[in-house]
Amino acid sequence: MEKTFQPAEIESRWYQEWENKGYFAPRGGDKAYSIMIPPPNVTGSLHMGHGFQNAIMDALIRYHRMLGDNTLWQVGTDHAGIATQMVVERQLEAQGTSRHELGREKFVEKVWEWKHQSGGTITRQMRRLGASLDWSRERFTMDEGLSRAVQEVFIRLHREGLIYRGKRLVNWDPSLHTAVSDLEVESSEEKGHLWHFRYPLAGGEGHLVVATTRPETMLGDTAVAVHPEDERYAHLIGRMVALPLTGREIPVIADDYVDREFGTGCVKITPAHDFNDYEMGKRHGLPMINILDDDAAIGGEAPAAYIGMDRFEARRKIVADLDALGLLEKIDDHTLKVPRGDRSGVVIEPYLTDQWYVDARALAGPAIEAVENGSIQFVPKNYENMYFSWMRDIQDWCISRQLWWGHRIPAWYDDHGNVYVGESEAAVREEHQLADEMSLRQDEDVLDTWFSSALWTFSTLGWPEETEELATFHPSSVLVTGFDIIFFWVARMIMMTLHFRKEVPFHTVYVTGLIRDEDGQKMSKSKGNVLDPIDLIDGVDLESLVSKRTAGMMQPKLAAKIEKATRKQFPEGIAAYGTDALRFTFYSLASTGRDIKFDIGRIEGYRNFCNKIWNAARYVMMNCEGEDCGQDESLAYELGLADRWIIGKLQETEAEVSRAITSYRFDLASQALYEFIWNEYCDWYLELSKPVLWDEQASAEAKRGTRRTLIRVLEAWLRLLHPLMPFITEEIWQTVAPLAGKSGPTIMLQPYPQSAPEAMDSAANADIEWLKGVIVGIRNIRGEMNIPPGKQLTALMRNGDNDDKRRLQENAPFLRKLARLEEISWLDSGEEAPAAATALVGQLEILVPMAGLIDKDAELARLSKEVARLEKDLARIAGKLNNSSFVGKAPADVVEKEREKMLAQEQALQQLREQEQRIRQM
RNA sequence: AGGACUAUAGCUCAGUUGGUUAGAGCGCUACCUUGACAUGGUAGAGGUCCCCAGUUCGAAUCUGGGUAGUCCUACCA
Repeated sequence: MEKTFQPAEIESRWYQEWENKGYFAPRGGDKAYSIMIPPPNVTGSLHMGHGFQNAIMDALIRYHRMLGDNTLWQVGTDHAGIATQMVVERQLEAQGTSRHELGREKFVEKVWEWKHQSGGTITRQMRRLGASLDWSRERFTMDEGLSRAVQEVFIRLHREGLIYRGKRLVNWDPSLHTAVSDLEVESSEEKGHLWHFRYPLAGGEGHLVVATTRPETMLGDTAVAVHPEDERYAHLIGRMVALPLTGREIPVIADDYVDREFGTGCVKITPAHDFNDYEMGKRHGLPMINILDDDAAIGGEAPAAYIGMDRFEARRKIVADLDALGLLEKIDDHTLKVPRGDRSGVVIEPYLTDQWYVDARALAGPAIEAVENGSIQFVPKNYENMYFSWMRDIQDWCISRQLWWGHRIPAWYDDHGNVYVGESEAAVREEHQLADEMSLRQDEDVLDTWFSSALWTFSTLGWPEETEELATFHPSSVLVTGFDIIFFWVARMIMMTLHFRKEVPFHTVYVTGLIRDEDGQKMSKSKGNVLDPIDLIDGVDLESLVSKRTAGMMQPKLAAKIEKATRKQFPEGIAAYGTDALRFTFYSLASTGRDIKFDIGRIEGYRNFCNKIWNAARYVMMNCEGEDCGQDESLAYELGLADRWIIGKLQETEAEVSRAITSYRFDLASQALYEFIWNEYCDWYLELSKPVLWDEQASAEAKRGTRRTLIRVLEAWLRLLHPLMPFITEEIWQTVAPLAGKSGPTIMLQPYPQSAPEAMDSAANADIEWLKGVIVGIRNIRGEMNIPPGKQLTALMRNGDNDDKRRLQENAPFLRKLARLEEISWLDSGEEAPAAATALVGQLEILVPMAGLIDKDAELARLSKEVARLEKDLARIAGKLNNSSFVGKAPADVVEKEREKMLAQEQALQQLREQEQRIRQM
């Protein structure tokens, strides 16, 4: 074995082996366990969030596979309509062409080409993480089977009246030329203005003043609204106003939506370009005047003078024109929420168009109930509130998109505007008995990407066929995802699955936090703070990192800033930490219910942990290879104290790790493993094995027992650790397992260690704690007195009880070795003690004679520090016990515990004070 | 505006039903190449558990009120 752990070669070798041998496919077990991966964008690449979530899913999957469950981790990718189409359009633009020049068919071909070219990136990266996905079942949301499921769902929902077409105000993205759903709009505060305009009363006696943040929409005003109880304007209700620049007259109406305190208390109403105004327009039967075209330039029924003008140019022009007419009263600064497309970043326009909708309200009822009655549980639970509040106020879901990349809507129109929904034109003709000469054209639009994602848990298993997989693996066990797509995806999956399967899509939703950078900032390309999980695995030099982070930056200033920050944070680039270290870092940070600041320091620590594991195995192999490791049950072996202790600790750790994984506390699982492996197995057990293995006097039975324990405990914790660190555990297990009497082609399919409570050994624990106490006591004296670590010491024991005597008797060789003592002896009660430094373990006093070694003042300082600590503690306990209400009201066992503690502390204090006296008198 | 979450060591975070000497990792200090590992070992320093009030014999933990931060939803033209 190499002296240090070298992950790179090991990882690629093992992953290939696992995949080639088909270990990822479901097998065995009557109990099914399944996870459907949240399908990443097929042309995307892996980010830290994927890395984190996949690490968690893989741990769950490997854990259940080792438990012997019939385990499926379903893999697949998403066509990601808008995102993918945008990428390809940008490429076309760079080539000096456009999708419109190509035409629909050629364009879609191009996108498929791009999919074939770049579609392997993310799946390759997922392999690098060690994800044990069943690649033989890989699906794509636009492959044949899933497309069939999409069509089936659309047609059935339409038949049931749950999908309908309607002309409504939608969120229109003027750069992408498509409608988007409410969820795809992000509002943020931006600085703007509040313009106050005078609208003259028809008839000419005076005016009223309206305030607006969007002057250009006044071209489409069809009313001015005031509050019904607003005395200032009561006399105007029902009168007409001459709308400037348009030659139209519009009424003054009363509606209690109007806030009297805001602006002037008069609101211009533009039903075709504002959601609130749209509702008010419907209430009052106002006309809807569209004044925009698809680019959000002025169009429609706007006055000819403005037609064709860009919306922001029109705004300036209209303000100027009104000003020229003397109708501009004032302009105030005003911050407002501006809605922008989450993909395009441009300002979204409310726009009247024909779109397809899902009646979400009807589907929401059962979906709410499923969470209310616990059929689906969120972890952590507080996300259920977020889910409920959205679901109880759900709006109909606009599912049509004016794109070319996606599932085309299975609807056909005749020349009279009739709509026919069916699986194909032929099917539609047949069903509706339409004559062949009657021309039909298919709806141009495609479905929202999330429509197909909503079917993911069952469409991947072969639905609408009633396949065996569907019967076995659906509902899936758990969904692992981020809170940011609870509405986009989780809620819609629950609705669709309940409707079509009459069962939940998953029993548990484990909501992970977001991975942020070390300052708590969201990682984003434009901030230049993105970490690529693959770079953490393989390492990256500074120049590559800088050029990666600044590539494609439109603003040179920003690029320079990013470069500077990157050079400062990673002056040496990023070291190669390996997959296991990265994964373990994710687990250690994965406490539930909070976002994760990714601290690069952590991964280094866990890389070191890998190295520790590697070297522990090296030590074990050096001492066990070619030796009798006690696997021949006919030969007697003897388990010493340390052996019994570490076996018991292993049981405790096994129980803890299982408990943690079952409750999705990967931070606790990783911590339990780290602590056991490093602080107990390596720091203490391996050290305690040396005196036995290296002692020529030790019996063959004792050595056999020690080797047996060394190798068997190691083999067990490798399995215990495997779901979190798959590669290093597999590599080491291959060499270790045979010595532990285990065999098999892979650790992946070995049984997961089960805790055996009967092997826990509290007597051994107590003895080891005593032993540690004595050793640490002596080391403390050595450390604080500046006695060289190599210097052999003499220790005298005094005032011990029978347990102390037995323990010392049994463990003298360990004490000698681990505390570096050349001599240990008991001091009789009458015997005069030499000048010495002291440590206490219970009542037992350990004296390290000071002759020539110890600085008297240093020892006094050390003692008085200890005395002060005890005095403070004692005062606290005494205070409690002198308080009659504590003694009276606290439970008896708590009081008793305090009494015992006080007794022990008093005795220790007395011993230390006496020692202090003795030293002083020297 | 409504709601959720967070506040514990220099940094990143644990802390289960109220009773612990409040813990871990990283960082820091001192010493040490001892036959698995310097990606290591040993010892150590470091905390007003955000603030105030309350409940209680007892509060990091429970209740109320503040402060600060993060986020979600809905928005006033």
